[in-house]
Amino acid sequence: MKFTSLCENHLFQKAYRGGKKAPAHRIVLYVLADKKANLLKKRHPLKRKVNRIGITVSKKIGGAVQRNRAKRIIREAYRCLEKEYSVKKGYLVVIVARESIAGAKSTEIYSELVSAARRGGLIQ
RNA sequence: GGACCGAGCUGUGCUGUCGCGCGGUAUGGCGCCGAAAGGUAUUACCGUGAGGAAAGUCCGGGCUUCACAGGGCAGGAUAACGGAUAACGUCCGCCGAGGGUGACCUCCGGGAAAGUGCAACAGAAAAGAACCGCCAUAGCAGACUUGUCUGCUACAUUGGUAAGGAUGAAAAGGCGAGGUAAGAGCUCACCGGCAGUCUGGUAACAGCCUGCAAGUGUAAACCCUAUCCGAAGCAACACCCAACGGGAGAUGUCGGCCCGACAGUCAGAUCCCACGGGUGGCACAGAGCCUGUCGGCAACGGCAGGACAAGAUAGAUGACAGCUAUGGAGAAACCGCCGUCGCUAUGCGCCGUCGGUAUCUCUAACAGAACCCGGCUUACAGGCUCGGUCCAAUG
RNA sequence: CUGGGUGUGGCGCAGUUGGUAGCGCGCUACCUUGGGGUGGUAGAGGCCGCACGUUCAAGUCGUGUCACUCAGA
Repeated sequence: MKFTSLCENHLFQKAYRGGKKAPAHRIVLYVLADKKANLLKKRHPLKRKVNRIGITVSKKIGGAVQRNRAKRIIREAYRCLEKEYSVKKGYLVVIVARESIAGAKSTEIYSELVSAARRGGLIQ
């Protein structure tokens, strides 16, 4: 499964301002309805709605190795989330790593992401 | 055995489940997205996928573009000598200086007899020095050997000196002897400096001999000398699609300046305003790596053979679990060697170092390609190999 | 990728041809006041980001390095 990535800075800004915020110990989740969801559905080869995912890892986390690991763990956790639950589609999802993510396992992040997604309204 | 020195290599592995980038084959499709250029779904299989520093971006190149790029000034870099190299500020060798008992290590290590500047405080004086002093000189007194010696005073004058003077980082070669009115490289020995001949060496330089006496330090102060350097960087740059609108406008074309060359001056170079998207560059192959051999003290070079496919663009190379794998640390247990001590002494016991066996626990360095190479620097848990030095010992 | 800048008392900053490290705020003690503030006097507090070097002498000069920060494409 391929992710549709979020890369424009203004979309991040919109998600921070207008999105639903669901903080946890090691991550913060922002969810916002995607205005271009229908356009993306049209462009998608299988005509599915998708969520656009953005992962933010600041330099506070550490060097390139630590930041890459944080991104991988978060991506893995989100992948498990889509696999286990029926995630609502058509949203901008921004996941921000906090400084305490150093040394965490992906299963721990996964459980935090599940509760955060429940509060953010992505899953029941 | 202990303490070191130098060089090189290495940088956990395996299994299971899930997952990612790129390439290929098959499947699938002739659609879909987009204004266009262009891109391309799904599924399966195969192949492949981070480093010694990928890092810092400190040097040097390749490559690309810039009047097809030319001259001068300015500016920058380097700094004993010889070599290696595409090149270097790198590497090798060697010289000199310094450190270490030694293996060996460290050094921005040209020029101060071309010029300018600076040297606080202290000190007479901090760079073509003369304040005090010493001596000559003048006067007086004394002694006697009757023209010498000693002492005192004056330094008003003139001259000779640089021995001594509380300083300072540094005081005009050092030190000893001779010498002198007093002194002084004035003379001599030793040491140091400079110049020259000769010898050795490609050279820096070293050695011997002869001669000379110039007057401090600082060029990581300006500077001088020699050599080298055009500028920018893959967000370079080339091409394609869209747009071709509005405004400024006489200069623009690579940096600071000048010259030269080219383009342009209203059919208007160029700049600004709004603005992209895509493809190539760019992932096959080299100044590269490994092995052998020859040349060379070595860096390195010649020849022969061999292996080789990361290529993203919010950025893949992973997540989780397990292991009688691997390394390290610790714990207690057993066995063995050696040593000390004690005793009821050809043995036993206690303690210690080292090694081995199996068990348990903990731990796994620094760190992530982004156009590509050669170096440098910095970070780093450990492990392995080779060569060498010093000390102790000789069963 | 390229080019700059800054690290000095707790905080904000000075410090030029190298020669005793300073200013303001803050802090401490004392005086002033019935008490506090204000005011006054005195004082403490610095390996000048780190390392090596040049020099008689380094905050200053050179090289390396670490951290922070700005600008441009």
